[in-house]
Amino acid sequence: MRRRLHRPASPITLRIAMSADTAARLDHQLCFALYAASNAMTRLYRDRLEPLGLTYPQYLVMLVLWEQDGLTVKAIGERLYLDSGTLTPMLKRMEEAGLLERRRSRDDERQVEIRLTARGRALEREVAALQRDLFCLLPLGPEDMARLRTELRGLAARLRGLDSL
Amino acid sequence: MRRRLHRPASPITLRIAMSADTAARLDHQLCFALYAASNAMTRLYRDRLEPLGLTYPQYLVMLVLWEQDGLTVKAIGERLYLDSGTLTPMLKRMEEAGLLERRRSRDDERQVEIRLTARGRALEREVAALQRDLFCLLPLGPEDMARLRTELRGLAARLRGLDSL
DNA sequence: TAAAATTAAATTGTGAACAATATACCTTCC
DNA sequence: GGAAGGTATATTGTTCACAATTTAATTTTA
Repeated sequence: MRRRLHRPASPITLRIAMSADTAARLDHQLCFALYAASNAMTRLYRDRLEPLGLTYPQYLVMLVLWEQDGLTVKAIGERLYLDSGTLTPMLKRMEEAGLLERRRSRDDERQVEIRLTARGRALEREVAALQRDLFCLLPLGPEDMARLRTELRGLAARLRGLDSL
Repeated sequence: MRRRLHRPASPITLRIAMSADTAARLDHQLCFALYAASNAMTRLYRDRLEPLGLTYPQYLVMLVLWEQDGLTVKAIGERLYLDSGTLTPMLKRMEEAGLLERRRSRDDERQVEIRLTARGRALEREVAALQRDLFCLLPLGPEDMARLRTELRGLAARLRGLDSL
């Protein structure tokens, strides 16, 4: 019996032993690193977006619309990977705030087209200043940032692929 | 006038030009890559945790408590970077579900100590199986995963540092 | 030691995020 | 052209995430 304890473990045994010992630990989880970093990033933006009257997810919607105005709810959702249950109330709040307008498409009345107001368009300049500030504050060089961004986008794409399995 | 257009830009001019042209674009934002990846990861866990009666944030709380039982709400919050406004209702739901118990500390009655029930402790085995499944599914080798995790933890720590600025 | 300051949870209110469902509209195909 | 099937958005209900405030308990300090 004692000899078994000293026998070198096979790769498979080793893998299982590692899992049992360490898999559950919070700090070994990629998912938690991702979760905590995302929360921290959102918090950083929150304070800086608040004077502009934007929440962080609303800021993402504005980024989409500044790139291309007049998109449907569905198109915005495809860009941000969010569904109508998230976007509909959010877009209504943004309409209330005078940032955009929602209008049923004439061609297809199922669709709702989102168009920026002058005020929504004007906000782009203020946000650009904020982005420059944050870019300088961020503790990453442009290359590291680009690499990490690419890595995360790849990961997210593959995670989305797994979702259907 | 025309000559200026052809003059090679200084590094600073270049940086500013890049910001104006591209900074606003969604796909250039590290924050969005992080946000989208975190959402995708949470979605992946959601479906697999649902049969165990856990949400993703509840799963994180369980990871903390499996490491060390009997922590206060504050201690759990420090581990997960969440505040009492998030944790209090969540822990109440978990108590309802029979996963843990909440009890005022005898030493300091401001504090509430969280202790796993037998059921809560038993869940660790089922979660370990789930973790092994996901580990195999994840489109990353162990080294890449460790590197990305370390990078994200460093980023999060530095973002938290900036928060006070 | 009594008042002031600090701390830990809880509470309240807002805004995501999403599942499940409903509703209205469009397209197809017989 | 009309039923069947699919699509786009909206709605409802649950669960985070957090700011701001409240309550109760502890610690500090005057």
